[in-house]
Order: sequence, then structure tokens, then C-alpha cells
Amino acid sequence: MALIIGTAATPSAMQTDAIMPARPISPRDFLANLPLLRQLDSSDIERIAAGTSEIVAPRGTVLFHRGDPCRGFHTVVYGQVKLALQTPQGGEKVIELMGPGQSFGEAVMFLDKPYMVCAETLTDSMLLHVDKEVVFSEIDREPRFARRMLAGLSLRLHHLIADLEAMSLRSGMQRVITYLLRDEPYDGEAGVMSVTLPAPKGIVASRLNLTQEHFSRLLHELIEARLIEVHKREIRITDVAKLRAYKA
Amino acid sequence: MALIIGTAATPSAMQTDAIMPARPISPRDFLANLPLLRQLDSSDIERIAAGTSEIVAPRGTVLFHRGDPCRGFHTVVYGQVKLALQTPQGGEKVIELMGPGQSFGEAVMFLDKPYMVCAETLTDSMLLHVDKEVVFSEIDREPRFARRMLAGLSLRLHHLIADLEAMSLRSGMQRVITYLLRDEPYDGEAGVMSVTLPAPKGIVASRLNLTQEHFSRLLHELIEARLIEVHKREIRITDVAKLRAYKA
DNA sequence: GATCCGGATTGACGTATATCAACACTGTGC
DNA sequence: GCACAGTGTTGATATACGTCAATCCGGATC
Repeated sequence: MALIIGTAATPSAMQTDAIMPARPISPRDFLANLPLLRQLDSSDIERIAAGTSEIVAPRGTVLFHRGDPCRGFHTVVYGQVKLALQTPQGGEKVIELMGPGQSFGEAVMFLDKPYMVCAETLTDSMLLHVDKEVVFSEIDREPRFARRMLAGLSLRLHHLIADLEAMSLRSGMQRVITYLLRDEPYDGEAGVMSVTLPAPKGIVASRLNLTQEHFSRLLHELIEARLIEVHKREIRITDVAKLRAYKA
Repeated sequence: MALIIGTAATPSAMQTDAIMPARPISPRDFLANLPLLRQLDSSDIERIAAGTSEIVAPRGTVLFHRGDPCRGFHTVVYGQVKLALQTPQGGEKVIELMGPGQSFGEAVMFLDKPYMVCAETLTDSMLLHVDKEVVFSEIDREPRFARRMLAGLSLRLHHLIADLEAMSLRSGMQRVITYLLRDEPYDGEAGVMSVTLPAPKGIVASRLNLTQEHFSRLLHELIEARLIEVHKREIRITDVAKLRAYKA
């Protein structure tokens, strides 16, 4: 049953509300199925599990603030976590939404700097926290793990650059469209599809660097143009190709 | 003499025009003094040097385009390289300016994806290119190297998030000010200081996500407010504390 | 049902920043 | 000295977006 949770990694497949597994799974099983740790042998997993602690966090829990020191990395078992930047004036900008199977905080772990972002649960959640010490010693012990870690960080960097690109040289409308289409193969003939926003519209808007109001208007422009239909967080795309081409 | 080149790593210390060392240095010496590779023993350096090639590139050379496959990473010996995103419509956004001692392209190396950015020399430059194969085998051989690499990528990620933050929740003016003050200790009593823009104003503007025109206007607003003086690329800051506080 | 609440929408308005176009400066080659 | 190219400035105008404030809607709660 660990598989059910361990593999639901794509954002669009993320459940909106926290779902407890029918039977509780062991941290060990969960760790062993993480992309980062798969293909390590069980003695390695055992060592890592020794440095791992469970965190049960109700909705609205702040896991860490900007400025807190970093003692390891987190991974989501179930629930959803928002990573966000905050301004002194109380504004906030969502960097990323993390769901089951995803992990965060690896990068700061390797630096002697405090967190830059703040992490808060959006739903009741459970996470695992892996101490940096066991990560470091595992890197020394197992080069394959180091390579996985390197690949993981690289991927994060890649996404961050994609975001930077989106924000600096694409319009709000273009950002919305590519967000809706993000895990759609470019030549997919599908025509129609459906996506579910992983969080309230205000949060998604911030993730896209828009105000809630502007996001709302953009969606309605797309509805107006008969390209999508919106019910609550469910968005039906009636013509993928036309949507992709809209004002592009 | 390798030290002279190998240590000039901070952007503000970067020379505007390419300066050839009085005596040419060996790639080996240069590699050995790179932050990434320091404290590796000479046999390691030797192996890496074996996978390294020299690149002499006159101003305006495109080292790689977006979409090109990645065969290793680059490091600047002398000169200056611009990393930029490009829009289909011919627009471009400078991500980073790289000077002597800095390296780029490590992240893509670990992914099976093509470059997202384009790299072009802004001055006559010389670089070293290190093949990914020797990097991978060195990771397997020497965990300290893996950790350095991890730290390097993490730092890059950290900067990228700082950029994202600047672009999404700071005004153009604030971006200019923090750019000017970027390697100034926060409690520095210095009062006055002087920085030299590493590239033509249009390039720096793009780096800050501004148009050249807007950048020009912002600088003139600061001149008007008697906070800075500008001669060509040289900027004298007459009151660091006041500048930092300006419209903050 | 009445009330309340968070989330979402809608409208009127303001503004930071881009765009377009003209021009000024500075050095270089002839 | 003159032409020229690269760079930077300045002004007029446009616009994509944010801000503020007034609802509105659907679901809990009593």
C-alpha cells in the first residue's frame, strides 16, 4: 500500500483534501519508495530511517519560517504544503505547492544559511523529516545517492529557471495557459481534458504571480472565448490546441 | 600567477575588459584553484584535466543556444559571459553575468535535457570545458567532490530564489538599489563606496528585469536625490545608508 | 431557516513599467 | 574634421497589471 502514496507525485493527480491511507504505512516503506531513495539497499534505508522523524501537522501549521536554521529536509507523506516568500509588509508570494511524494528543503541543507522561504500546510498533513547528518553520511557512503541528490537539485533549478522565464517574459494570460497545460504532451491529440486546481484560486494565483482578482478575470476571458469551463476548482479544457494557441 | 585569475571571483571585482595574464597559465593550475575543485589531490585534478578542453572565444561568440545538448560544464578563465533566455519574438532576458572563476551549466549536465538558456561572450574570453563523463566518475570516486558540487548547485538555487523574490515582490527601484549594494555588509559604516557595472547599461538593465530606458530613469531619480553619481559605468554611492533606506 | 464565513467575483480607478521614437554623447576610423 | 556605430538619454503615449471596495455565493453552524 505504500505504492499508492509513494507514486502519486504529479501535481495534477494531487488530492485536494488530505486522505489517510486505509492502513498506516511505515516511514521505512515510504522512504524506500521515494524517487530519491529508490534503488538503495535496505541497510541504507535503515540508516536513513534512523535519522527520520514523523511530523503530523494540521492545516495551517507553519513548518518553518524564513530565517529558521535548517536541520534536514522534508518530504510529504499526505497532505499539501505551500512554500512561500513573505514581504515585511505582509504580502506573500507562493513559490511552489508540494504534494505527496515530493520533498523540499534539500538545497538549504547544503548551505550554512537559514531558510529563505516559509513552509505552511494547506491541509492536514503528515511529513517525514530527514536529518542532514544521515544525508551527508549517506552521500559519503553511496555515490548513487549523491547522484540522485544532484539530479534532484538540478531538476529543481530547471523548474526555477522556467518560472523565472515565465514571470519575466510571458504575460499573465500565457502563464495561466501554460499552467493549465503543463503536463500535457505537446502533440497530444486529446482535444479535451480536465485539470483540478490543487489549492484555492487565490493560492494558485499567487503561484502564478497574479492577484486573485486578475486571475479570476483571465479565467473568465478564457470562458468567454469558449476555451474552458470552470466549476469550482475543476477546469475542463474544451480545446487543448486552441487554448495553447490563444494569444500566443 | 594562477591565483591572480583564480581568485577574482566576485562580480564587482570583475574587469570590464578582458585581460590576458602576463604569462599563460595551464588549465591544470586553473582547475586546481577553482572553488569547486580545491582540496582535491593532484591525481584527481589530473583525471579531470584529461577531460577538459580550452575554448578561446572572441566577443560575441555563442557558446551554446537554448535547445543544444549538454556535454559538460564551462568555467570562465578570463572574459565575461552572458547567460540569457530568449523569446521567439527576439526579446531576451539576461539571467546572469559570469566572470573569471565562475562556472555554469553544471545543472543541465545532471539532467537529460537540453540547455534552457543561451550563453554568449560579452568580451573576448577564454573558458575551460569539462566533460560530464569525468565529472560523473569523479563523483563516484570522491565524495568530497560530490559535496562540493551539491553545495555549488544549492548556492545557485539560493540565488535564483533571491532573484525570483526580487522580481516578484520588489519594485524596479528596489532592485536597482539592492543590486548596487549587493556585496556591501549590512552594517558597513562605510558611508560612501563605488561600484562599476560589469557590462553596458542595457545588459545590466535586462539582468534586473528592466528596460534600458526605465533603468536610465531610475538611475537619474537617484542622481536627482543626491544619492549616487554616475560617470559612464562607474557609480559612486555618496550615502550607503540613505540609499538603502530610499523608498524602502 | 437565519447567520456567518472564507472564497470568489465584479467594477472603478490608479500606477509601475513597457513601447516607440527622436535625439545626444563618445569614441573610432578614414 | 567628418561620418559612423554603439550606447545612452529623454519625452509622449500606451497598457498590463495591481489596489480598493462592494458584493456574491456556497457551505457550515446554530
